[in-house]
Amino acid sequence: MSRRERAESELTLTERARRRQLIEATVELVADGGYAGTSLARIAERAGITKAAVLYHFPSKDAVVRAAHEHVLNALVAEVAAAVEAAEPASGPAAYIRSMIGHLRDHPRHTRMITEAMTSETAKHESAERWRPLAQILEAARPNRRADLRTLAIIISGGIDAIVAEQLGDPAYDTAAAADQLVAMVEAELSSDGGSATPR
Amino acid sequence: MSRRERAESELTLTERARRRQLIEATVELVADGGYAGTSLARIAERAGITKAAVLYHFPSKDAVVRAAHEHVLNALVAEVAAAVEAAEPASGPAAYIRSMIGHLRDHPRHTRMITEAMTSETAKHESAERWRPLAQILEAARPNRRADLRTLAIIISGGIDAIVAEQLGDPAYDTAAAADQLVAMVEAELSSDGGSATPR
DNA sequence: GTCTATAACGCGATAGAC
DNA sequence: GTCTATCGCGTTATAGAC
Repeated sequence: MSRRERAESELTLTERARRRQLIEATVELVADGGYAGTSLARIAERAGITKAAVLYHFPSKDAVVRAAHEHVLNALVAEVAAAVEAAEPASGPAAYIRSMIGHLRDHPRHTRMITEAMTSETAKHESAERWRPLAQILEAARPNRRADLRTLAIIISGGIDAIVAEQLGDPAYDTAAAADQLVAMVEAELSSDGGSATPR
Repeated sequence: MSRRERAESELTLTERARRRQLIEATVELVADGGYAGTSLARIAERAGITKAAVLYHFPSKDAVVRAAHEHVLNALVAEVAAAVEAAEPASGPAAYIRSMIGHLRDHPRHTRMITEAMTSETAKHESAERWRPLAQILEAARPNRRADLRTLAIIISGGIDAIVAEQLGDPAYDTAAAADQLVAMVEAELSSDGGSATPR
């Protein structure tokens, strides 16, 4: 197998540093230029090296962008998972919502990178199943609930995205208050008996 | 002024037909190729003419894409506005949610086009204020409510987007039931006294 | 191990024939 | 009014010098 596939622990310190540097440059470029506006030349320029040098450390431009995407995504899920695990099951949904909104508010460039990746060509068909972990957290908070937790999780995820997007366009927008409002709606929904509110 | 800026009523019938044809081709290409994957050559190919001919009818590629975007957006707001105006004020939010989800479900290519346009470079800073019409509908449904209707409108919009996106990835997903669940959550929130649920 | 030079291609847009 | 031919630029990726 090629050296590109070795475990990270086997990489030299200088190569790990280079990769980190390239990933950070890529995150910034994608954040305020979009995926399409991010070229090898600009990545190389920002990192202070040449295009060919970039392609020495990564096999292709797509690989650089993919690595950058994984980097920011890992940071997000690590923080949210820690917050949820530190909370009681009943307040798991609130911890999920508040920590995710907080993380995205604190790292706006990561946010742009993540949303860009979701729309992009490369990761077109992987987006599914994002709702599943949240549905499990909801289930743990309310084991006996009958209503559709998948749809509830989808609505919550969409609400979080929209709140964060609004803050991206209007930095004065109070995401903490918005998070509280979303938490209140979710807890009210979880307290209802679910389903009987929408007889068909 | 150039002929490009004449009113649509002054265009010849053949030119109007050509523009329609080009817009339809562009909607399809953007829908399943993304903005970046849509080139003048492909638009021309799908319409059966040449690149130069496309640029005769529109001043630039961006103008074609912008026209296509406006086309699908106008269709959406026309249907939603009609549904909301046909409903009692109290059921305005429900009409908004159901008609928008229904329209996007019925026109998946329009959906992709709209989401693509929101992310794209061209329309970067125009996205704001989307929540405002919905906030007015919410206000009309519940004039005395104290809580933050802007945030509620943002959450609803995000929920709608997420439901539609889920259906895009999983055609078996029941958007009508999801719409019902979202409507129930919103009506419950509007019935509460708003704000007292999240004392700070 | 890293860089220079360049290949090979697709892009949007234009000039000018017809 | 529509087409052919082409320009000039930016792109990813590679070959080979050092």
